[in-house]
Amino acid sequence: MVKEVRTRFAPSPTGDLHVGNIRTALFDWAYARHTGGKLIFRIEDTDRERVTDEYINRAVETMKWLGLNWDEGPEIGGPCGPYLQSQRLDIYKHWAQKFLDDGFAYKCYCSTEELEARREKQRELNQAPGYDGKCRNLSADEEAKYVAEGRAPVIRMQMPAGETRFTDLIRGEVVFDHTFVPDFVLMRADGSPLYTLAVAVDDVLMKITHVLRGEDLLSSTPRQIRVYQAMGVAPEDYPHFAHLPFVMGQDNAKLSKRNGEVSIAWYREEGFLPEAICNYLALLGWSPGDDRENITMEELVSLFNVERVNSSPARFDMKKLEAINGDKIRALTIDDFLKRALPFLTSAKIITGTDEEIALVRKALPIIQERIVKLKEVVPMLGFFFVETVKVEEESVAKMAEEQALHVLSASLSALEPLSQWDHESIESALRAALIEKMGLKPRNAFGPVRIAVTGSHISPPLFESMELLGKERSIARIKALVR
RNA sequence: GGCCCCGUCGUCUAGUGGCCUAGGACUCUGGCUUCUCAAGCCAGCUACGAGGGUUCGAAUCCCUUCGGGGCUGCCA
Repeated sequence: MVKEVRTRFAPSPTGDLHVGNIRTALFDWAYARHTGGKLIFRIEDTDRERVTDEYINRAVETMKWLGLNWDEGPEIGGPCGPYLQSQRLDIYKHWAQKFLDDGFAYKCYCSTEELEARREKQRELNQAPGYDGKCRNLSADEEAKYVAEGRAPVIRMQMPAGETRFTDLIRGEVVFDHTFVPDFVLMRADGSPLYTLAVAVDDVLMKITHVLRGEDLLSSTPRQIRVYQAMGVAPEDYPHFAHLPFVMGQDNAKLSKRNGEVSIAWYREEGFLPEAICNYLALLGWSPGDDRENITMEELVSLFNVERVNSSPARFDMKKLEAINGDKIRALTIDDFLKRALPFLTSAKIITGTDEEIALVRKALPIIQERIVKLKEVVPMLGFFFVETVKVEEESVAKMAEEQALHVLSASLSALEPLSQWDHESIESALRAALIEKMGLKPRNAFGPVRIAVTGSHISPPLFESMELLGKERSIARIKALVR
């Protein structure tokens, strides 16, 4: 009987979820779904100074937006709750006390200043800095003396001599000699737990089978394993560890605010599709093994496995994300595209959202679908449909001043005004006849001025389709406006 | 400094001893197409960090070295 896989995503939301968080969440999610297991969403908010309810809510929203659903956690609860560490403080206290009673941990009365001074000395002597074990075996007298001095003790875990050996699913066997794993603090004097205690206790209590997390936590793994041992967990019941490689910024350092955009909220505002973000992030450190790159969430679920995750860090490449996003946009149905584009148009105040506006947008979307890479671009692309008069952009003004441009515009007017049929085929043949056949112009020189007059820019969606959608009256008015 | 992790085109990657004169994707360059811009199509540039082994044969195995990163907290 194989145990059901239980992975967890356990961020400490001290800000908006960022790219690195989400890559981890995505892998946790994909692995749980791939194996038919469960994803547990836990909030590590033991540091309530930095983690706020607002950030927690935003994290929950971001996960939902991305489509990374969880089986236990905020909003839905579950049998191993609560899923906010700030609501589990009694649990951590219980275990810390038990470790004390069982002799795995001890009270440490050293002050921060004393520790710092001794660490400094260790560094000078070129020794490995770390707790020196001073309070390991305090006599009752010594302890009474410290208490009398008003010192409040932290609870510190004792690392026995020896080594910790475990198999990382991505990196293979890893060994840490305890010489380099000093005794560590489990609980502050005020009774608040530290990460190392809380994370290990919760992973055990929540029956986590697979811990997928960033490689920065690799060297803290021996400490967690020590907590499992103290809790009496059998080695075969330890969770499996898989330390994911970092996502790096442009400067070869871990991606951060300084070297790239990190906040997922920013990507959403720019008009990246959640499935594009997930698709791209999945490719950062993982590959399906063949040449496939454009994959759906369903394919990700069926193909994902931890063994295929790379061990080396990957640099975040905005250009590639954009390329994937463009592919995903082009693959959207018009109704889906419309649903996703509308919020950008309304929040940019291009439209207010009337039925007529939406109907026009819907008709215009097909001609811009393959021209945009981010949803946000619908704003500049469609703007000209929704203004009374276009303002000719700076760089196009000079072109329109040329004499030939004026000839083109008046010839266009004469050709267009008599049209009884106003569709792009009629518009195109009328203009071709007048400008190209009669005047002998090259297409780009012929249609350029008309494009600028109608859309305000020398770059626009296809001209004839645009004019059709704009309507005869408004198209002609715009050309006239520039002829005078 | 110590410990740990990592090292294939500019970037993400495929590659687990012969199928590799190293494949794909993004980027970039050139071309085709073309009403602009895109999209699409074609072509091109560019990589096994270095040095030693092992082997008939190494990107793949071993050693050394160099480089990058993480940790070394009463942060997570």
